[in-house]
Amino acid sequence: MNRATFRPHERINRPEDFRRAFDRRRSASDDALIVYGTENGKDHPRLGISVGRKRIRKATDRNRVKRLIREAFRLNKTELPAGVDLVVVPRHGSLTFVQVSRSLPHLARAVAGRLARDRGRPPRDRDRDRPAGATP
RNA sequence: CGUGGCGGGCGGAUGACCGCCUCGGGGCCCAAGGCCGAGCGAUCGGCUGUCGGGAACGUCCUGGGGAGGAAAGUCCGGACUCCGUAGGGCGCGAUGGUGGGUAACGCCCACCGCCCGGCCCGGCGACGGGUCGGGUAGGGAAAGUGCAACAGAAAGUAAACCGCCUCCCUGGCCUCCCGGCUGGGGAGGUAAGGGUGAAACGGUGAGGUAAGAGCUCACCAGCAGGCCGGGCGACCGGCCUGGCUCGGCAAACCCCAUCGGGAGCAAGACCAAAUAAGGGGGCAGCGUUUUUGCCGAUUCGUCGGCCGGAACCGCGGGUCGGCCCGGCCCGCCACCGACUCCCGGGUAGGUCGCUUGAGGCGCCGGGCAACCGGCGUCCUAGAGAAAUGGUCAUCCGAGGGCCACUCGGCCCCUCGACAGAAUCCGGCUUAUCGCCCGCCACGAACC
RNA sequence: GCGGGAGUAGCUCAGGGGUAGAGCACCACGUUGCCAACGUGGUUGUCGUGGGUUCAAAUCCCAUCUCCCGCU
Repeated sequence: MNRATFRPHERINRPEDFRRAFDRRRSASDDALIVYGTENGKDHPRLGISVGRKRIRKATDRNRVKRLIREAFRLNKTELPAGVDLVVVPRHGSLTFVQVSRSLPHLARAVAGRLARDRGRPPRDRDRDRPAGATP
């Protein structure tokens, strides 16, 4: 029975894991959120939240946004794809719970779909995508 | 009752379901220890594990606790930690009435002085006295150096632009004469009047004079010195004398007094992991004295050389962070290296520090107060990509709408400020919807 | 969390008590058949914000806001 909880092992808290998700360069977004994703080799999804001080100025608002995203992750866990690390970046500070809980599963599935398509083909190496000397 | 100002307090409540962090208890599930093995190592694997009573992760059940008055800005002061020994001088920075409070402060309390405003009283006037409210970074300007644009004659031991007055020279007009009126030039007197300015070297009233002036007199204000009285003190009150006036700015330099070693929990301690080379810069005695040993010479007294040690002097580097002296440590013939400085490179995990403290609340006592003392009682966040939340309902408060339009009602909408602990305290400053309490002022109604 | 620095014209910066400038940019005129370049003249400012000291503040003092940099 998969209850609606949020345990420490479901949380991304190491800088290298965040870096891996950003460097994979697979994301989906809408008006509220940007979601980066990458495979994590586990049987459950993990959540990381990255909120910059530039985008959301006040510490209170940053904390509130993180709580909303965590809550949306927890309550919609059954809707989310397994084995994926999700790094969520909010676009602005005036989000509502309804907005986030509608948006997060949708975007997460979109990212998981892209990752699955990549697995069909050989894994895209960034160095091969942009060979040295071909920088725009 | 309303409005405004000042000061203080509170910082929505209750419930349901689902969650988060932390501390404790229990289950799934016997750890430590011992032996063997692997590994550089933290550690890991296997076997054993009496008595005794049970470690961590994960998971389930259960109980307790879980943001602020500013947690904020980081503007001050401490605690604590490390570097260190801080001894002296210079420099730099901060503070600045007095007394008290405090661990300390640039904070707080009380008082003093000064300034501003209102009202009342006295005087012809200059001005003085009383009272209420508000403000105040408020040591020293007769230690010294400076500054004051423009305007103005002059901006500080000086000064004559327009004026006013006297004398001399000279022109014109009137007149019989005496003389009068008016103009020009020169020498001097004069700070009363005009005008400039933020500010112009006391003010009022009188005398005096060619005109004037503290030139003289009375009073008023102010300054300096002395004496007496009161107060712990800042200072206050009174009397006498003096020259008669001696200005402003130290949030200008400065002087005086007091205080200040530097860095900060990303302090710091331990464990694990990783590593690195390379490049550039810097640098000083074959000193003197003494001594153990060895070698050589010897007239057996000693002399010379080599290795090493010690003391003193000198030099270089470090400690020390702005400088110098002093102290301490290291090095000094090697031009290689070492050392040291800079550049470059690697690591980014864990445990501790980590929350009980100048602590909160209540009562009593001291004090005008800030605050202090005694007794009792309570334990009250410790995260780390960082917990304290989400949804719903009811209530509370505010605003709007509708019905009433007299009290009000409907419960139809919207909103509930500023803001999130990060080592911990004491202050300051800034942000803040609304409600409550106290004081003051004004207005209205009633008695 | 801690420690530093800076806000002046549209942009880059001077000025550190006496009423704000330089370069670039912009505008007008001249030059040219036209444009550029060049020449002449001109415009542009709550000196980030609010208080205080002073006769006088961009400048000195205090508070505040914004931005930037460094430290494991």
